[in-house]
Amino acid sequence: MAKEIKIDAITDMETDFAQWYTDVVKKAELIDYSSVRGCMILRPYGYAIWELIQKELDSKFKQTGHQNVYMPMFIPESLLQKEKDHVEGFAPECAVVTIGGQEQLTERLIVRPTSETLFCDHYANIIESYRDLPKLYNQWCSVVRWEKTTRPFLRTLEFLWQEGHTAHATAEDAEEETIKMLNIYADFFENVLAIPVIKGKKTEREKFSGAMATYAIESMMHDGKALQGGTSHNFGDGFAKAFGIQYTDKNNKLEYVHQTSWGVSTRMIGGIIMVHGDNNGLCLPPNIAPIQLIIIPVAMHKEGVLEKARNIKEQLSSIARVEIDETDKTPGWKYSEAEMKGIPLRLEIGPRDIENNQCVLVRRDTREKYIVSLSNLENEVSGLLIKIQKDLYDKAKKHLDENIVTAKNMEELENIFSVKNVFVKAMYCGDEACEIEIKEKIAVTSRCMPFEFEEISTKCVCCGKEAKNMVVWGKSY
RNA sequence: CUGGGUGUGGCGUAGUUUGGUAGCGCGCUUGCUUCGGGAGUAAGAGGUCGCAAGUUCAAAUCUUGUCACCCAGACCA
Repeated sequence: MAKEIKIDAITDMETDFAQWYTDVVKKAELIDYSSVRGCMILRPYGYAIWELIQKELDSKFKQTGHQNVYMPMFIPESLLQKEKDHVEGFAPECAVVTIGGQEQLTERLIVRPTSETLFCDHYANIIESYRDLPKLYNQWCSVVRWEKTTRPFLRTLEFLWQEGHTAHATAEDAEEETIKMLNIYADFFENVLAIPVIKGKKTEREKFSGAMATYAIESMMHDGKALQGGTSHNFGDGFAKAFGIQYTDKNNKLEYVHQTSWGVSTRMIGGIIMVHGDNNGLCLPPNIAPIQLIIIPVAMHKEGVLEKARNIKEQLSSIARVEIDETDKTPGWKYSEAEMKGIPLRLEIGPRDIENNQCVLVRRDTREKYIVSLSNLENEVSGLLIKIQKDLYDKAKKHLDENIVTAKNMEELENIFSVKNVFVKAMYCGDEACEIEIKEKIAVTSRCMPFEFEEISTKCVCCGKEAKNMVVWGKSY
């Protein structure tokens, strides 16, 4: 069993979770701070994770018939103002361009905080007939929101994301699309990121500006706080009416389209860190790890060691993403480095191993060591990668399950959150006043109304009136 | 935006109360010895003390302003 060593550069998560997070983000070389307030530099290792996320999701989008497009990054102010709720929701956090070249612009340009209005404007131009529907578009881009305070990945002024925007003939089609995309996100979180999620609908108060209904997946971080992973909105025909997106149906009748939008962002990477990471640093699920196995040659100046390491890389390259650390650091240094970067498997190979036709495999998540014959390496490696992926999910699921409790009244709710951050299931009458009261008194918000309904009681946790919705409450990032 | 904290070589810091011209650890460079959990040794390089004004013979230190980052709130993917 591996000896415990202390990596002094990373603050213990029990001591200061926020500081731990910042340390991991920096020490794992995911990002660097930039000279612009609230903006981060995604370094190669951090960007590689994003590229894998893109690759996985993009293929899912393509499989379900979506096409990628690219919209401009500027939105004329008048366009943003067409949908009332939407502009009210986003106006306070917009960056605005007022000068182009040396000239004052006649109309101000908003740097996109999201692109609904641009898609709508375009859809109004290209949709005429039921034959033009559905339109299933997606774009990968960055958006800008002038946030008050920022944290790497979780909240930055500019962030990378994908936004799907679709237009459908009927309300049913739009609702089906909304749920379909939510499920794609949920599967991605659980199977690729190894993050268990709660799927549900947002309350009126928490839904997207301009949406008829917002659905979301919520996940629990190691400190018990919630992170909204992905959202999927059903716009109904609200935007269509504001932008005049109409088509002629089979009966020669003019109808409004029904729209959806859905997105996930680099915030997910923050989720990966806070769900799987530990006091030794990042811990990546194999399915999203840019390097799945790192080979560390021991005594690599000795005859044959480096050659053997390179042979092994070749041998394993078809079943895993493999790198060798050939730097002239000492092995102990390399072990720690590999752990901070969360590389799922480490392979140690030295003169003694070569004599015995073996090597040492070490799991990042449990730090268990295995002595493995080189003749059976492929099987061992692929088996372990699968097992690590599964174990990380199971561990996160256990943490989630153990930290969901129920409350029947305000006193219970208050007592629970006075001890620690968890998810609390409680009934909700639907009146926004109750949601506001809970937020003011306990500083928690409604995360979602889960699809998996449980009748905790028949009365609202806040006002005690008749209640039929169950809400998951929690403190959110 | 509100409240608290911090800015000194790449990183972490001492020095600030009581002004006197910047010290330490890590890292970096080169050589030699090392290499199975953050190696040893020798020699070296690297700092307009966040930025800008001001006070002073003299400012990292005092004054004012400003910027950035961190933490806790309010807002959000």
